[in-house]
Amino acid sequence: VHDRKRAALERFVARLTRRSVLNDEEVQALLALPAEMKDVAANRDFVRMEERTTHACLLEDGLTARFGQTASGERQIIMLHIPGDMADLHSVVTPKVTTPLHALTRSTIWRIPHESLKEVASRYPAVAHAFWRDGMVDANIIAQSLLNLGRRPARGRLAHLLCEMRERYREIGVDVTREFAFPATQQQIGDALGLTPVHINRTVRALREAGLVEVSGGVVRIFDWEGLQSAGDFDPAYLTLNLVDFHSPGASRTNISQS
Amino acid sequence: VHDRKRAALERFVARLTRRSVLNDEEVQALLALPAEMKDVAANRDFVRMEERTTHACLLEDGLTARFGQTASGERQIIMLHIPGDMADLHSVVTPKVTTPLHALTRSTIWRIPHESLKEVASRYPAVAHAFWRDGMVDANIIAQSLLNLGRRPARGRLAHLLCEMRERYREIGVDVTREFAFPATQQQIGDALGLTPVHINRTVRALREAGLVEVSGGVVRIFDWEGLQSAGDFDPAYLTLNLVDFHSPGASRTNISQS
DNA sequence: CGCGCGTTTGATCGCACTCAACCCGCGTGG
DNA sequence: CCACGCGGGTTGAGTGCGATCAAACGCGCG
Repeated sequence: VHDRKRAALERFVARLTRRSVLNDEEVQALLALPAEMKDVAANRDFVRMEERTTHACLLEDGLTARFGQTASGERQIIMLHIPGDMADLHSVVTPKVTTPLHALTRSTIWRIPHESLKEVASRYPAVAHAFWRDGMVDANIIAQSLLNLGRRPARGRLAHLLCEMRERYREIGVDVTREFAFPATQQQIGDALGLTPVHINRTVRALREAGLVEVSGGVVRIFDWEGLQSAGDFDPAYLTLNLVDFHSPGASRTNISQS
Repeated sequence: VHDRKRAALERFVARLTRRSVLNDEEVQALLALPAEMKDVAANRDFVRMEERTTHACLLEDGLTARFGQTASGERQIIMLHIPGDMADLHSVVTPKVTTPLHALTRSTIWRIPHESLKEVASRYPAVAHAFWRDGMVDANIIAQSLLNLGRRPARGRLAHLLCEMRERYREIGVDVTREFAFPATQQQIGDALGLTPVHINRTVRALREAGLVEVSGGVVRIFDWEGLQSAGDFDPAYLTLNLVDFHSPGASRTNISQS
């Protein structure tokens, strides 16, 4: 049980260190964070509106989504979360929930107290910057989704989403060369793309008949990666991030110890 | 000239302290930030793609937008920035530009070096948290836009945008009781809502004929605030933020001095 | 076996796009 | 002083993408 917690936190650290340089001491502090496991059934909200959160949710396994909804109850998926994502790290600084979290499949999450995260961030400026950076990367993904919904027709939207998910799964170590698991229903894909499930179905079919990709049974099988990217007008630049070191001279911890 | 810089920075500080508690020392450090003024003509990009930014842009006056564009050159406005907004504070932690910045009207901005911002954030954890929180508030606005584009028809989208801009202008001290200046063309509004300018025109007309609001000559005149909010399914919850104090016990600066 | 969920397909509808023309106010230059 | 260009707004006619409504299918499961 303790090993599982450790493994989950290591995944979180791996995600951070893929983007920001953290030294040993900082990594150890993160791995020492308290966390409690929670299993969530499929189709369940696990962070609800109007709540004031005290914990952030680290996804170990499954597929979850942040979503918004209109007064008439229609849902829009804001962002999909895959294993290793801290679904609502942002809640540390904005605890009032404006966009609930929902499990698309059975998922297991680890709840980490805001207090502990704030403490680590306060002690280590590089960690604070890494958290901030993580949030802005997510914001970038949302921004691209906005472009996707605002300016692309259904085929392009779907192709773009599939490209993005492939790259995100690849980043966390999943083998995506031929195919990858993406257990979202056509209904849910529609909720992410602002389209109806019936139209998703027709669009999936169109992409298959174009020889680009097959989406079936929760598995995405890519026939023509180049073609899919151009169909979705996909430029991975917003996902491929290089390492940034926030331990810069003149703004390092040593300076703080002096103050 | 020095007064103007001071005034611009005070606006930035005001924006931060509206959401996060900062003590005198932290405020003084922020007001001491270096900044250089830059005037930007209308319809000009002032932060371009592929650049690696070294400065963040504080908007003193005018109307600017962060936007994305497809391969075919169509633009989607991701977010509008009004005076007092730090348009790309996020670039401190994600310096690679993925979404350029564009001036919709003649605007004056102040460029603040990333290095200086990082230094202040590293010295004062509460400032780091305030920056992070500021970024997540923006991300929340983008998330709501995604819901807006994905799940609302043209009238609702426009109404929602007008409500949001009214509230945002109100927050920075503009009198919006009867009307407020919003110098965006119908073309640009279309770019923000994922609609064509002709359809914006018809939708503006529809809202006017419904007795809700008039948009003309860069001025938004509201006839029926309640009606406009319900037409746009507008819930200001995502904008109305209470103060958060990051100087919490157990995660305060004193702890750091001890370490 | 029957039920429920997700997928598939058909028929029709309608919102928003496209194409096109025209108006207006403004600035510029002959 | 007027001619002209230009950017933005307005309106009309026709089109098409995606929504809606409806029915059937396949499959896992109790």
